[in-house]
Amino acid sequence: MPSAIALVDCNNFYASCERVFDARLVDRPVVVPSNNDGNIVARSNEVKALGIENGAPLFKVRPLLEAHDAAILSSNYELYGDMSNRVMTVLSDFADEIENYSIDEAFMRLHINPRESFAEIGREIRRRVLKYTGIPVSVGIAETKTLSKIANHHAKRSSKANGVLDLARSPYQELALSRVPVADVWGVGSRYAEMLEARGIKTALDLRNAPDEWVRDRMTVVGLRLVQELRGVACIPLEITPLTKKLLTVSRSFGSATESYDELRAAIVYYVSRAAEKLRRQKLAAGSITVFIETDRFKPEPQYANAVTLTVAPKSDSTFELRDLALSGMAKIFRAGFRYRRAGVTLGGLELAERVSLRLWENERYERHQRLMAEIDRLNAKYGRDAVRYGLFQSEGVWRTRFGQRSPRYTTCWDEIMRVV
DNA sequence: TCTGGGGTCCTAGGACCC
DNA sequence: TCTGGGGTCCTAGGACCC
Repeated sequence: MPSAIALVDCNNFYASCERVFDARLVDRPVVVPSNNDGNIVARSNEVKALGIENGAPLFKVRPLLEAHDAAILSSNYELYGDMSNRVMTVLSDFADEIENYSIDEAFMRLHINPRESFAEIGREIRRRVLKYTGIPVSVGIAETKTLSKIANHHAKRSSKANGVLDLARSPYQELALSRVPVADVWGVGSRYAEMLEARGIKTALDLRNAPDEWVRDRMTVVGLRLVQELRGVACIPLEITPLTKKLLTVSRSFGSATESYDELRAAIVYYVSRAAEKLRRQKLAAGSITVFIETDRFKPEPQYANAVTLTVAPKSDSTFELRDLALSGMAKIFRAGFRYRRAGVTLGGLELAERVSLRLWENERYERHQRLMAEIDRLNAKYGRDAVRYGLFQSEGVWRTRFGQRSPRYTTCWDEIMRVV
């Protein structure tokens, strides 16, 4: 039975999520900025047509957006995460081997019998995801993950493709590669693109034809794998079972800068609380914790940034233990007299909690922690985040991220469910 | 006035061990 | 003048992704 790799990618995902719940947005340009309404992270096609780049600072493009009556909606990650799960659920009907690659993309291995075509299956995927979730997707199909990315690139842009393109064993593969700028190849970032273009390698096809040795020397084995993939030799496997994460970070820019030690402590406690919740949800324990604080690098004022990593021994998922360590780290790196704009914590040395739990059964204090935190997690899930808190952070502080124009959390928050009047 | 947040992998170099 | 060899582990920095 022939098989191929499909990349299913949601079109303008965040903007599409917003449109599912607000039909008035359908013909308007829509952008979603990052936290603090900082940079553009999602654009509808109308916005792309205005020449606004992804990552553009909102304040710079706001006048242009307003001139075109654009909707500017602060990011609503609860809504997007929930919509993502719905899309992935529909996709799981089409394949056993699926890699949920990002919030809006999945790789999957498709199998067909000789009378079917991959393109037909691709069209059925598209039709069904749209029907059940309201989200439009594009489907690219080819022999390898990197080639399926290329196929998807064309599926999105070509009006003839209608959202689905099968390049597997296709006579048009070279043509398709020749029409993708090397900078748009998956795995080629701005640094490599600059280097490659300077040496006359301008398209995906040029890169595919570059000599192995040359590529290895300049782009390490990562580049070599990429070139092999462009040649149809699969080197990047589907990662079907989500591998255990290695790091878990929670960090934010503040709503406004602060010099206050207490404010920073409050922010750190908040971030640790979030990180420890995630840890427990994934049934992990952490072996190290890194705390970092930074001033605003865009401001012409005294700059300071520092980080400290502490060992968590034994490994723990306790908010209390992690909080105490984080605060002792903060005390080490804090310097008075700077205006801090960002802080965060990273948990490392992650391991399944059950594997480190031996020690814990002997530790009565820890068991009490466990029960208390499970109850706090339950209450917060039921009554909203921070219904119960871990002390030491005010619910409002200058460090709090601003959400100017967030849309309702239609699908995950009872108070914000859609009303029909 | 205003510039995100969360990840991964690879390499080189230093510390340390026998 | 000469200054082991081989291995592991850790970290920082650089590249990338969405």
